[in-house]
Amino acid sequence: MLKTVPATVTSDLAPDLRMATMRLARRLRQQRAGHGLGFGQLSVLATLDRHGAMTAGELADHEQVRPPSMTRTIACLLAAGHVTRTPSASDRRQVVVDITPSARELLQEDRRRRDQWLTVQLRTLEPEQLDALHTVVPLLEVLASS
Amino acid sequence: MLKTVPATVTSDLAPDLRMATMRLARRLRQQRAGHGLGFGQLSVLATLDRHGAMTAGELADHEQVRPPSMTRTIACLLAAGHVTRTPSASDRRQVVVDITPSARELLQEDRRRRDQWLTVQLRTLEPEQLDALHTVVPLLEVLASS
DNA sequence: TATTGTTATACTCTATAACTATA
DNA sequence: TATAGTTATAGAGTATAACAATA
Repeated sequence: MLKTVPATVTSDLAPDLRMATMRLARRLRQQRAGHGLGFGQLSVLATLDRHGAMTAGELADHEQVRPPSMTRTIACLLAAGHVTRTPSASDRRQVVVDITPSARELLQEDRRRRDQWLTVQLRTLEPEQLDALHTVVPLLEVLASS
Repeated sequence: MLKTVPATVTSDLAPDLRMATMRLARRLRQQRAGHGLGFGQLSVLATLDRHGAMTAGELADHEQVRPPSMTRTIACLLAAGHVTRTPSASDRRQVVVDITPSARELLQEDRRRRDQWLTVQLRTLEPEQLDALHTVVPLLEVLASS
């Protein structure tokens, strides 16, 4: 059942949301799939799949990590053949990164396998709870990128 | 506005929720407070504050980490004077951990300071969105511990 | 023998600082 | 000079494997 909670501004909401998010993130991190890609690498692939090729800097901004972290992530993906990495024609300091077709397939395969556990958990929820989750997921994304 | 989403079982909900959770967790981890405690340590203190003294093993189960990780976390908290660590009288293999009064205060202080950023973000949301968050937070906790 | 917890070690992810190459 | 990216290094946080002490 949906609780009727007063929509006051967040007496305990912030700490509760923080704790819940961190705990769930830790739990989700345990569901490592077999392909050896960490969350950061998957997230970069998903971003490239969705928004197309980007420079390393744009990727770092989008993923909200520092350039050295992105360099590392890209190096891993490159070594595994999941991205291409070409110097920009217009500004040769820049590096343009793009996803490879095989990585696109891996990404789809991953959506099927990697989310099995979570999907099973979600099936136990009430329709109202699923609605609430559908509403909240975009909010979490907004919070994450603000 | 609340979108009217069909409460079907989760075509894209699982991957979206996973990505959103991981991204928000990464963002939240950046909001480091001044007291030098990481999330794991704070979480242990919050658990002890809420549920009372526990053995190391019970703590590891509750926090869903492996025993060596909990040993480390407890060692940090002990060094900082935030917990006590006494061999169990009934079974001397076990170690009972409890929160100190000063850590209890620190925990409250932390709730005020550490959540400033998140609270500010939350204030920008619509009442319906806050309601949805209030509904979802307990669900995230359930998912995290299942 | 089985269980509780610790030690030793390693891996992942991220960061800051210093550097190279290009603009 | 300023910018894009890399290299070197370090710090959390977590894990597995091997061990010690107790049951």
